[in-house]
Amino acid sequence: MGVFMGVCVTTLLREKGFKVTPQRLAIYNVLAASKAHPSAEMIFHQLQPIYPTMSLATVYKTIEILKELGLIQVLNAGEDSFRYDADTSNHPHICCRRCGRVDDLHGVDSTEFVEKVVKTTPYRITGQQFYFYGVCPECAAKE
Amino acid sequence: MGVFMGVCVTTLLREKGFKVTPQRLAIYNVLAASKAHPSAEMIFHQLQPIYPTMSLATVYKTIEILKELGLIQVLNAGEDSFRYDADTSNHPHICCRRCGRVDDLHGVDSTEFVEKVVKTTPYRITGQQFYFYGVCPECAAKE
DNA sequence: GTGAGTGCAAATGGTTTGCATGTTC
DNA sequence: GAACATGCAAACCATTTGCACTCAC
Repeated sequence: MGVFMGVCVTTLLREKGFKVTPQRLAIYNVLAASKAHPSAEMIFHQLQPIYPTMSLATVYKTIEILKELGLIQVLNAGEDSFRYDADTSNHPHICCRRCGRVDDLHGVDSTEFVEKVVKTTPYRITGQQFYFYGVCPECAAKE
Repeated sequence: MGVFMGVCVTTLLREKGFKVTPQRLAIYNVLAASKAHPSAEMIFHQLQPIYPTMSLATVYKTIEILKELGLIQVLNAGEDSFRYDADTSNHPHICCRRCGRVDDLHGVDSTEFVEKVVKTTPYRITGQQFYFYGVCPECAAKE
């Protein structure tokens, strides 16, 4: 899987005229391997030990490219910073009000709800983002 | 309606120990009268002609209080700034990718969808926010 | 009159940009 | 070797904070 994805990113970057650099692959790999929807800062800190010279600016610039290539989606659950998800399938997210973690919400079908909206609104709809808020099991256990 | 709402805000502010100032009432009135989900900056500019001395800081501080009183809800459709809505009912929003306007989406029932999520997730859910993205009729007409 | 609110200006923090140096192809 | 990428530092911009002056009560 790692190898396959590596090839994909490499190919996609080259196709669009971007160069393939270790930093870009590393940043994508962090996102692809994580279920925590890391922010730029989180990616930066995770790569710090392996790429001590990497800068936050490079993380942001790379994220911009990955977004452009359609390899990641951007989340904003109402925090001060954006989070990123290499799973570009359209799934809802759930955010813990206590600890701030963001989890995926798979296996819940929203097509019926989306259909109703598409029929109702005068907008031409191109996408959607659903955020749920609450308390995660870990935080609930502490209370 | 304006008077009624004015009384409500006044009462609520006093009850919670906040003072009633012209600025606070003006800021709430802008939000209550608008369907555009204005940002702090937009509120500020709208009040500029009437309250030339008002500062952005006051807008932000007042928003904080209105939030605390449950009089407004905060939106974040993925832009760089937050937007605010005096309609605190739980309704989805739709955001135009072209012009950035944010509209309400009333009359679409989401309870079934929410129920499914509540049953599926280990989180204790306390709220949700649904954002749709697309092109508004005005922008579509221009294309 | 007192304590809270306003408004200015400065600080903060996430993100972006400019540019000299380093790397990919 | 040319063009593009990196990484530093400075810039940016939304939001927050500190504080002297003002106002609601």
